[in-house]
Order: sequence, then structure tokens, then C-alpha cells
Amino acid sequence: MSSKSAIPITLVTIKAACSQCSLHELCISEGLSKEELAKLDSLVGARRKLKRQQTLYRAGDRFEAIYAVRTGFFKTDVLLEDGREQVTGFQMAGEILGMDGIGTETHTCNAVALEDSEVCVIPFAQLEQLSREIQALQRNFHKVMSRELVRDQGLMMLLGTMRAEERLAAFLLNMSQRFTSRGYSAAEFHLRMTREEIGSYLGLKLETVSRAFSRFQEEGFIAVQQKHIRILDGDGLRKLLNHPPR
Amino acid sequence: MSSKSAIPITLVTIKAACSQCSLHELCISEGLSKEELAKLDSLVGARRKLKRQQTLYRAGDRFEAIYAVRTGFFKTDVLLEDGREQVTGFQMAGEILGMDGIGTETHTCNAVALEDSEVCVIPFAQLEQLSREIQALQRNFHKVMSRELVRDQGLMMLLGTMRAEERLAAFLLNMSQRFTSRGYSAAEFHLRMTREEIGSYLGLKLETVSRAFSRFQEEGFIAVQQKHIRILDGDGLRKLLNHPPR
DNA sequence: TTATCGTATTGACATGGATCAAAGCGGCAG
DNA sequence: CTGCCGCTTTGATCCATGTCAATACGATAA
Repeated sequence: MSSKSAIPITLVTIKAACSQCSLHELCISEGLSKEELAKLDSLVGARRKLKRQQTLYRAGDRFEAIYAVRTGFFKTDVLLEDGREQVTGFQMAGEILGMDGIGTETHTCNAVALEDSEVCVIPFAQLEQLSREIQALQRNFHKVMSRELVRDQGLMMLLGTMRAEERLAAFLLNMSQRFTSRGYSAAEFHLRMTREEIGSYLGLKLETVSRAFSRFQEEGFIAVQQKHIRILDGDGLRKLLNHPPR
Repeated sequence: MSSKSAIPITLVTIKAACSQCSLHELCISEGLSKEELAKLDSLVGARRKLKRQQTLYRAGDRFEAIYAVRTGFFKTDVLLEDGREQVTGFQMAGEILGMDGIGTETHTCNAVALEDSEVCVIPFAQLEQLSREIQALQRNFHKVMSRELVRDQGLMMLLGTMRAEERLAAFLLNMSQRFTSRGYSAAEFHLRMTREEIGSYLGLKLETVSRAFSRFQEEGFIAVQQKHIRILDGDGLRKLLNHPPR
């Protein structure tokens, strides 16, 4: 795989400032003292802006940094040689990208912006250095990684045991919850990904996703208008989740 | 969920000794100097022995330590309220268990011994402490967590895009590879889990797993005798993996 | 030895989601 | 405004895997 993006990288050298970042509580800077935040500020090298469809990193790229999403929306995916794609996650503001590369010094998935986005670049060697000095930073980082493991468990459960409508219900509730904790409406949001990307994430075909959306609309659980979703009956969706296949 | 195992815990207070452990290269002690190993020795509090079917920890248990498998074989699983189970992994000697608990201070899955087993108990607060002092230990730990993320990606790919026979082929090749790197035969091994547990891991029903085993045997890829597997044609299995569903 | 129980295999049938195909819809470029 | 293109919806059909059921196997205990 190529280690260079096809599209020239936009690297803005304006320093990020964790100390002033509104995503503070969501990110690895949570709970740090003023002095510690200042140190972190000097570590976070730069921001990087990406246009819709641009790649932050690709499978095979050398691993050097992890990234915190400042604004925008990403997907990560893995490709099989034969062309099959699995979307492994969607990331929004405050979430961390790139930790897959730590183990082998090489990224193992692709990270693509689904809308114009901006990330903080956190050089990993320096993060490790600093997290040896700052206990709270070390702890935050470990928690972020661990939560990613737990998120993966949930997705395995979804892919391994749930039927199509349960999967979509779980997906919508998860999105709603994440938008909420970012201060957006829990009941109304805009999906940045296509039906095909949702399908890939949920282990379904796009037609199945579309049908499930229609079904939910008929049932009065949601109102769908293209990528715009309004949740009318969250409890209805939640109930679906506890209905085993038999 | 209960925070105590139903069966009394066997806690052997014999100190583990990473410095003399044969799993050294597989584990977080890899690459440490003599002095560093000595420090690690003093951290790893005790070993714990488990009988077949005993639980190392349960979802809901307070998180205090991670565990390195010394001998034996484990599964981890997550349960849905309605009783559905997803096996999220199988762990063998040298592999680390329990990192799911770091994020919330509470374990999110169950870890069960599939045969009589022994683990090293690594109190987590002390591990964090020591990994602030020993860079190599910090790095090893981060790599182990990251590799777990990559493993999960692979499993998502499997659950999201592969058909039954591809899943089982991937599973067998993975097992074979892991036995190999532990010095066992790549071609012949004993599975410690039931067809149902394999099925749960692969997102299939036990009957489907059984049929796939039979099919592989007919094709001459493997010889199956209950839980004993002999791989006769690894390349045959590998070829299956690159055959997309269509 | 025989009974028992958990596990595994195999067959017949049912079904959820995939596949194939044809419209609809909406945004954007010209 | 118009035409195009990517995305989405919907319908008809197919098939891989689930479901149900019967039987076989192997280990263990009596």
C-alpha cells in the first residue's frame, strides 16, 4: 500500500490548544491541571484539515501519530484483497483515531473524512513520553484505548447475534447518544454516511438498511428524509433491541 | 452482577517470576533489561489457578488487575439480557486478559477457563506506575492493547463480510498460527471449545460449524475427530479465504 | 459392563437477508 | 432551467444459514 496520500496534505501549522478546546472533557486532556495542559499544548503539534473524502491515513502507512477529531466526521474501514470492505467505525468530535497503528508501527485501516473535518495531530512518541510524566494523561489514554475495546465488543455482539432491525436500532440509538453527549439534539440529526457505509458497518447490504429505515418509519419510530433522521419513539427502538430473534 | 465468583478462588501466593518465564517474548515483559525484569517480578503479585469452567472475572466485577495466561485456555464472552451470548475471544498462553475493564473500572465481559489454567495477576495501578518508569514496559503494554484492537478489526471483517466456510477457515488458520508461535504443531491441535462456542465466536450456529467441518474433511483440507484437528491442506483453506461470496 | 449426559453429526425444511432490477429523488454543473 | 449522476427506495426472486428433530458418539460414573 502507498504511504502517501494521493491528495496533497493540508497541514496547518497553527498550534492547537487543548487548554482552550471545547472538547476538553471528551478527549485525553480531561482532568488535567493547568500546568499539565500547558505541556500537552506544546505536544499537540498541529491541526490538519481534510476535505470530504480525503484520507487521514491508509492501511500500510507508517504510524507516527494519533489524531483527535476537532470537527467533522470520519469513518475507518478495512479492505480485503478481493474488494470487500468492512467499516469498523464512525468517529465524531472528541474521538481518537489511529490507535490501531501502535502495535505494528503501521496503520491497519483507512481513515476517511465523511465531511470537511479537522483533527489535532498528536505525535505518539511524545505522547508516550509525556504520559510517563503526567499520570492523569496516562490514565486518560489507557481509558480511551480500553473503551475502544469495549466498543468493539459491542459491535461483535451486534454482528454476531443481532438481526437486521436490531442492528439498525442499536446504530441509531448509539448515534443519538453520541450526538447528545456533544450537546446536539438526541432526537434529530444528520447522518454523514451513505446507506452502503451503514450497511458495511452493520454487516448488511444497503438495500436491507434502506428497508429497515422504511419499516421504522412505518412503525412510527423515526422520520427519515434521506440522511436526516428524527427519532420519534426512542423507546420503541429500544424495545426492538431486547427482542431476541426467537 | 455479582462481584464474587460462586466457586472459591484459588489464590496461590507463590510469586510469579517474569524473569524466568518461558512466555517472556510473548508477554509484556519482552525486551526488558535484567533490572527492569526484577522490578516487574516484584509487581506481579501472585498466580491464580482455575479449574475448567471456573470464571476469572465476570461482567460487572470491579476492575483491579489484568491477567497474563501462563498455562491453559480461556474464552471471553458478553451476554445480552435475553440470553444471547457472543464469544469475543479465545486466549492462550502468553496472552493478556482483562483490559476491557480499564475504561470504566468495571469488567464488561466474562472470562472463563476452558481447561485447568493458571494466570499471572498484574495489579493495574502498579502496572501503570511501573510503566511510567520503564519505557519498554509502557511500550509493550500499549502494543498489546493496540494489537487487541487490530484483532477486533479482523473479527469484525469476519463477522461482517465472510460466509460460513470462510469464517471457519480463518478461525482454523488463526488457531494454527497461534499454536505455532507457542512452539506447538501448526498442523495438529486440540480445540478446547465446543462447536457452540466456535459458532458463537464466528456468528454461526453450532450445526453450521459442524457442517463446515464435515465439508472441509470431505474436501481433504482437514481431518476432524471431535476436538482434535489435523490440517492436511493449509493452502486449500487459505484459498477459501480469498473467494468472495460472488 | 451399562446407563447417562453433554457434545457432535446429519437430514429436512423454513426464512431473513442477499441479489437483481427498475424507478424515484435531489443536488450540482453547465 | 435542464440534465446528469450518485444515492435511495421498492419489488420479485433466490439461497445460505437457521431451525427443528433424530441419531450417534465418547467420556464418565455406577
